[in-house]
Amino acid sequence: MSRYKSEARDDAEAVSSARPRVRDRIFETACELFYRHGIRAVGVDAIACEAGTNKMSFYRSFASKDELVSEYLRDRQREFWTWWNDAIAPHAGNPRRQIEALFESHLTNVEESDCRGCALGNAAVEISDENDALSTLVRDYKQRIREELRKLAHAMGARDADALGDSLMLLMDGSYFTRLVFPGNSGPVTSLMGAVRALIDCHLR
Amino acid sequence: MSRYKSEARDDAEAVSSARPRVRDRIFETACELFYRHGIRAVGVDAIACEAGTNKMSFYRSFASKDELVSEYLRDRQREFWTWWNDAIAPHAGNPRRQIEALFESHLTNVEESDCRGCALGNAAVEISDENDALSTLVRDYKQRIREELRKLAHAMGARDADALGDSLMLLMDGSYFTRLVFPGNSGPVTSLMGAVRALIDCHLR
DNA sequence: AGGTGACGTTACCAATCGGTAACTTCGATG
DNA sequence: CATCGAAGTTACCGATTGGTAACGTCACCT
Repeated sequence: MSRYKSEARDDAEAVSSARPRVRDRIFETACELFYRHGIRAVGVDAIACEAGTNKMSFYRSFASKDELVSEYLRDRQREFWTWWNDAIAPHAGNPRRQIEALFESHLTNVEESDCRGCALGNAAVEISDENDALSTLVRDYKQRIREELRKLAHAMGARDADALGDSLMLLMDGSYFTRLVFPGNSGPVTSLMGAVRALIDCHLR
Repeated sequence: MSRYKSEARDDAEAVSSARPRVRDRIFETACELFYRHGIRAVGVDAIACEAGTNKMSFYRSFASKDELVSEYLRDRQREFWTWWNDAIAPHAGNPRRQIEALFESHLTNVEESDCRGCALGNAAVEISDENDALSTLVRDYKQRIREELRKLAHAMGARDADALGDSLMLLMDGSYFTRLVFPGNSGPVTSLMGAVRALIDCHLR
């Protein structure tokens, strides 16, 4: 009756919500486990247990595992675009610097020890194409990344901007994918920035 | 007692083996199902059933599911290197053409309708890092691809050949990864050859 | 004081997981 | 014809899957 009571005191920002804490704990641990071990590899029982509760409390907060997964993917998506905006904001008006800053930040992300690649992309490997809800979620996500990269390339004044944007996306997803196998900053990702700058130069000259 | 008796007559190459056909049927369908739906998503019961037999016959041919998976990955690996050698063989002595031919062929592979990306790479998403046997299998595979690409870049006389090889690998794995989400030839992979040639040119000048 | 809702607990469900035992059927080979 | 091995069949195992019912407990709020 005291273990997590003390750390629950610091919710001074709760104005009208007064939300339960179990749901958040479950969601947080679920995100970690999904990302680290894969979606199919983690059962709801393991999630609830790891969150310090049980399966029944899980189903009081989430209608089904699929809904949890959907929320997990939407959260990662949201996180991604916050990161994206934070990365390009300091260089507004300078598209080339924005692209470079984007990939520099992406590189440090990928090099981190607990990185397991792209959560949404990894999910695309595990979920079946018949699962419309989740597969369109991932597709829309990747589609928007593609569009934004093309936009940046266009704003930069690149000739064949669409091709440059697509090439950059190949590099980004490639570094995600290789990261699953090559630990840390070993791996082909070491040449990422060189490739990015080389391609940009090619499309500017 | 006649359905697959007729098609089993054409084993004129069987000299001393006289091998059973059930094992091969199981293995073939397992490869298809693993590749199409993922490894974890396919149970041994589904494999046996889809192969027109039952679970007991499965375990008479394979010691465990993990061993089947291991054999599946080794088979895809073998298939890959056969494809690789076939692609570069016509241009022996011309490393640049070899690289281009490699990626041209890779592009047509990826554009095929039933392509679901890289079997070994996808497996890396599903299998846990604790599974030493399978994860080292995938790691060695990707590592060797990296080395071979670097070798080709070096033979081509590229300055910073290692970086070029790594960049090419990012493009290759990137096209695999994006393929999971973008159907057919509609995705960023359309710019693959342009990026490949641009990077090569950069490293030759 | 008395609700009320969040949460823990136990037990259960049908289905499926990977894996096994035992028996039958059948075809090829001697 | 006898045999032997490959394969089909049925039933089973313990564990785990996603998911639910029912009940107890505790804290907070009026």
